[in-house]
Amino acid sequence: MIKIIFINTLRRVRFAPSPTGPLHIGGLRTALFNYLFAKKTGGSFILRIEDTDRKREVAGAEKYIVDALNWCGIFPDESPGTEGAFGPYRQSERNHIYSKEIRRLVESGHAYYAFDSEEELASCRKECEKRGETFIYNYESRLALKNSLSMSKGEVAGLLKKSKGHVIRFLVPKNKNIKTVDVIRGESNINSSLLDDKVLMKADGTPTYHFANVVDDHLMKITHVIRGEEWLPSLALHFLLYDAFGWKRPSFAHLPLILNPNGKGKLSKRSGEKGGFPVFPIGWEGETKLTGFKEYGILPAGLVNYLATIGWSPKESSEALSLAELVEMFQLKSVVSAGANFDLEKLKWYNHKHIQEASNEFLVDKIQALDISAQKTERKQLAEATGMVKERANTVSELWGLMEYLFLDPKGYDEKSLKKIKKDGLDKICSEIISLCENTNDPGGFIDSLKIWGEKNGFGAGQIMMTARTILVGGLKGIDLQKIISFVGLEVVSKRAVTFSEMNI
RNA sequence: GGCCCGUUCGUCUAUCGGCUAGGACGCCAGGUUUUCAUCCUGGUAAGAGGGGUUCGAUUCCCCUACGGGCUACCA
Repeated sequence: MIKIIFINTLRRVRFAPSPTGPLHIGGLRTALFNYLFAKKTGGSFILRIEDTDRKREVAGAEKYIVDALNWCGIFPDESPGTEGAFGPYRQSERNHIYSKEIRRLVESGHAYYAFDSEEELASCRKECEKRGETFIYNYESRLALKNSLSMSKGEVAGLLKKSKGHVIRFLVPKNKNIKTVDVIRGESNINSSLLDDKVLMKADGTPTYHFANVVDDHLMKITHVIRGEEWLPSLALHFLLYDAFGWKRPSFAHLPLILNPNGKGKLSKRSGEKGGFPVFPIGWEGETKLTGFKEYGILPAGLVNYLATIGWSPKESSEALSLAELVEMFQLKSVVSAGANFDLEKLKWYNHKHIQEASNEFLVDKIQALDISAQKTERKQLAEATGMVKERANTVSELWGLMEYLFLDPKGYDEKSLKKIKKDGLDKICSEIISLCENTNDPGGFIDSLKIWGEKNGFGAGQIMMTARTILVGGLKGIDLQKIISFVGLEVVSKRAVTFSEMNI
């Protein structure tokens, strides 16, 4: 087989999270769209860890990000674990690159040193606020501030030598129209005078997001930057940065945000806690313990399927789709631009569909991981029972509850069900069940025999069935009665009937 | 406050100027299941408001309202 690869047209995308905590499904959706877009044409999906802010870094977060992606079936082509030709893939290990690149910008006059303390800037902001204005570090204000544009060369040289407290800012040109382009949103025009001379290099010598991001995307040959809408306001700045370097810009696509179920604000950990649903793919064991969708009983395929329909929809299908099918169908251009409210019910529906399609064996693993009682159950039997009840479940966590009566005797009897079967002859039916268990060795014909007996003795089929069901299950619910009897066997049927009759209801 | 983005059934969405506005989730009703659930069938429900442009606007433009995002030496 001859494989022809056109390097120039191959898509390279990246997912670039900060390891500041567990990745929530907003971030996961961004990763997913990047992945779908890349894989559709056999391109590369790169994971880059943006750990430039050491203060906010959380131990275990990077591992969590990788685990969460892998759980969803997303495996990066290049990442800190699987180095490609453009590493390292952790920004904290790329400092030598940023120092080199920032020098170029300073030398070409696109960046300058600034010595203002954070306190000084904070008070500038406060004062502007008092006057109802917004403080912008730009052409208007920078000459009144402490930087290499406002100070003499000697002063600057002196400060650079002794103090380590300087930052490097980007010199935003005055009154320049910047035409930005976004794959999803189209063109937009912004005047550069509205922009801040953003800090590129912090006082501790590490880069800020804006700088590291542009440098890395260029060096890693990223062709499409697909990220959350929260980055839209800085798109113009990023355009300027690419221009300052003289680099070709990648394409940009800003994904709509996932909002809280009521549409108020970005989906957050807090809203999940309030609404009783997770917002993280898998559990998190940090200072606080967080439940993930995995523990909630959601299958990765269900989560992925649901996430794919937030802001995008497959053209013709509304059925359950696998990751591979989503890859086939995905179109970046048809992503919508409006934010979407998180909808637990719809997630559950997708999950329900994926549970139906999953193999019993696969589900058994998941059930046993979640339920202790299920762990004590024999695998083969559990698989068989799973096959009988899986079409009824929305989540994996419900599964055991739906089949518990196939393994364990009822712990009690449902009040409403008891009321329904409390009729004359209840004792008779009960003892007939017990004696039938003794007099037959054909569990498969149990219900038929019972019905025939009922007919002879003046009991309706409904009464008989409901009574037998309550005795076996503990209430009026569950799968086909004959199937239950065949599964548990006559001994168990008899035992449960005896227990029931001893209750004296 | 300033700047940016957005606005179609309760929710996710389709519509590339011709609409009796389609689908999915949810909800409601009926059927199947002598239970419950699944499943099947049907129903409910929408273009934020006001101006333009046009023979014709959900679709294009403007204004207002509302919602969201950003406004850090965080990402």
